[in-house]
Amino acid sequence: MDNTKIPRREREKLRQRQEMLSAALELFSEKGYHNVAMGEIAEKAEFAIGTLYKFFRNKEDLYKSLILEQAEKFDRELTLAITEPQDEIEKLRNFVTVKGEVFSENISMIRLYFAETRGASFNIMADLDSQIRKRHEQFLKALASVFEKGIKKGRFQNIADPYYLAIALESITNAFLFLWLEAPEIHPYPKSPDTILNIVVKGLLES
Amino acid sequence: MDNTKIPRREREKLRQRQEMLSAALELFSEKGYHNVAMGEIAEKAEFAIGTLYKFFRNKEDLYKSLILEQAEKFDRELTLAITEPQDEIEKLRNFVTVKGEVFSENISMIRLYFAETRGASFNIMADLDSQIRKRHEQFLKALASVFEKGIKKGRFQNIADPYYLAIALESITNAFLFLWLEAPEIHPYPKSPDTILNIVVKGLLES
Amino acid sequence: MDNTKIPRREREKLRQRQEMLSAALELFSEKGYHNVAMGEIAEKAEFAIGTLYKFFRNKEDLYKSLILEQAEKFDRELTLAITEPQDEIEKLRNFVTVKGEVFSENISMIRLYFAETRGASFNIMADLDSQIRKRHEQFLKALASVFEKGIKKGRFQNIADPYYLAIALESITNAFLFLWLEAPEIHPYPKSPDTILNIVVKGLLES
Amino acid sequence: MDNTKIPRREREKLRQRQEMLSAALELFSEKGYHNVAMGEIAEKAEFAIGTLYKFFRNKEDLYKSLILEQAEKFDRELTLAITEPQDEIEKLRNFVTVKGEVFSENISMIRLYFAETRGASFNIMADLDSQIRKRHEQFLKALASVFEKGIKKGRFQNIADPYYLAIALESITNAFLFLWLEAPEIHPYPKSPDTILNIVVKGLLES
DNA sequence: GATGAATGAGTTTTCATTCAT
DNA sequence: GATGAATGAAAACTCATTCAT
Repeated sequence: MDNTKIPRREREKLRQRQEMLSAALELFSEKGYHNVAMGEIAEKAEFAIGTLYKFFRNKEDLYKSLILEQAEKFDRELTLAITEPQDEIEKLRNFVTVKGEVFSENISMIRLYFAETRGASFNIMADLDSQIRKRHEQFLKALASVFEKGIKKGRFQNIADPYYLAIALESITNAFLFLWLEAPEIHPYPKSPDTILNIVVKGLLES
Repeated sequence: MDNTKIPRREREKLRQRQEMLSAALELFSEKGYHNVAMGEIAEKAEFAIGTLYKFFRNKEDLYKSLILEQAEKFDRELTLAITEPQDEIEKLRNFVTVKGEVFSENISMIRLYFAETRGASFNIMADLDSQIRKRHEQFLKALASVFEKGIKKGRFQNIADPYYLAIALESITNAFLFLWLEAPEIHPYPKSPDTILNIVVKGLLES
Repeated sequence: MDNTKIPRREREKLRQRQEMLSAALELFSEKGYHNVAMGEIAEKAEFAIGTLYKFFRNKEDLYKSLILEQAEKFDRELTLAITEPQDEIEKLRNFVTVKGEVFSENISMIRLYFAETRGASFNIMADLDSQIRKRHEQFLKALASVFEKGIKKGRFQNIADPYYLAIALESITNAFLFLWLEAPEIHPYPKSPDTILNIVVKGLLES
Repeated sequence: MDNTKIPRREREKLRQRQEMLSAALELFSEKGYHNVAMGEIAEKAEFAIGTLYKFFRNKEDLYKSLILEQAEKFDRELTLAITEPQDEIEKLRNFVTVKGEVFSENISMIRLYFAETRGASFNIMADLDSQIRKRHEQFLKALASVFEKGIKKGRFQNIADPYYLAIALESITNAFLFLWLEAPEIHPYPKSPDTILNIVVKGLLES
């Protein structure tokens, strides 16, 4: 029937696109944007170079698509992680746990993601930077409001601006994840989220 | 005499080298490694391009020298900061303060430094990465031993592995410094080091 | 019946071909051969690119067909213009008038036509050039014979080789038409053909 | 000595530039702008392709330089031709003669020149077009004023607007030169300028 | 018979590096 | 010892043409 034939084409297109992005991810995360040639990506994805350009206007467009789609996915998952549980402390625990999972499932993407969010990219593609930051900013505010509510409810002490607490938790989890990334055996990502939370939140809880 | 003439030459050479590195730093930190041409650096430093190659084997060598020398300088200053004061808490306070000073005095270098230490460089120059990390590792161990001694002396609670506490403090100071870098008016780097220390160390102190 | 069905198909084909050529003409005359992509032509003509290739072997073939068919049409009209009137002077007058009409009705074609007849095409397609020239040569000879007869009849003075007179008249009408093409208000194509004829033929008539 | 060494470099540069332009002219006039690759020009001029780009910002710049410099030269020579003689008729004779000389000495350049001045280039490089036209317009006005003075002095009849007479003479000389270009033996460029002048000017002189 | 997705050769341009002066 | 002109490899991107559906 006709109504199945059109989605078929769509699906096929999407699959090809994914294959291209996947090849690009692997290469970019390994060698960096400037050290990957479009021809390499095409070859790895097993398409002709012209086909690549049918899907992405240019190298920058391919790169941005890759980063943006993944960054969006990550922020979505993390936002969900601090949305689902009721209790504030549980939200934080869930954040630490889910972040660990997301991280370990997407290691090569993570490299690119941090390269982008951490100023490393020299703003060569300033608008990409700003798009990602805007999105991530929303997540950080959501995380901040978890601290805020926890403080209001008296679950946390009022130690610092909730936004700064969010930043602190974020940066510490990142730091531990990088540690783990570099030497998984020596520095395993903590099984229990409390190992990390203790460092940031201990002061908020006890006293 | 001859024994004064040679040091003179040496000194002159060193000054030239510094001028080259200085021009390179400005350009790299503004545009990124791949978007700076050797010719640009030569022009900015007011040397011929051939002269640049007398001092550095190639572009990579120039880049590495730049990063390494600065990273070394930073680690030296930070190590000093946690060496001088006697008291462990004072050491941490001094670390936070000095890091803020070093950071704000070397903003363009900082961009490059973090690009390197935060995986952003995609291991393009893997050996550079490892040299910097080795050096920085030493500093982190020194910082960790501050926590360790503090714990032993009973000044801090035994909340977590001292090394992880060092990592935590490092990553949080970095996070706040980046925040400040991006929007100095909205997020000023805390005047008092305790604002930051409270977040990480509160749990260690009080309870 | 079948004998009507086949011509129907033929006619349909011809109509499609015309639509393709028409789209191509518009694009080529606006942007030049090398700056028009086959895909553009297909899109403008509302056919698939593959269909284009059913009608024309390749881009060059399409271009040549376009030029040749139009050039043929023009020469036919001009030949008619110097055939119909009896009197030699009337023939010339009619030539100037009809040429002005043909020109203004086919401005975009004219651009291409002259690009071809005036050496502009750099012999990229040398054989096209020669075909057009051969055809146009015939017209010029016809025009020359008008002068010849006029001279024999004593209507014109024997000022120069009739063929050269034809060339002269041709080039002057072209020059005025280009003038008009570039700035129609400042240099309107003369209402009366005698304005042009006077310049070329005055010497032949009076004296 | 030093004061000779610097001009030496300059001279060398200029010679190289001329060699590049000369190779480019040959190729462009033979194959057309779009069918010549920068690599071809470099090879023909016996330079590396990078050296070409030291002298010309890009392909368009090279092309424009070539056209503009030559067009300027031509107009200069033609302007001189109608400036030197006192008598108006002598001026016209000199124009026809010099134009024939210039033409035959620069045949391959002529192809490009006319491709540009005769709308054939589709205004791909509209500003080049306008620069050349502006310059050539000046020459045409100078030629027109020769007719104007001749008419005022009563040497020519007042047959048509002097500017149009200039256009007519221009286009006829071009036509004859193209004729000669295509078949030098059959259509030699007239030894005596009067052969051409008779056609255009006869009406102005006699009557 | 029509379609348009896929192809990849070919083009322009940049820039690290060398080496004759 | 310094210079900077010359080099050419390498990269992004386009588009005429083919052919499976």
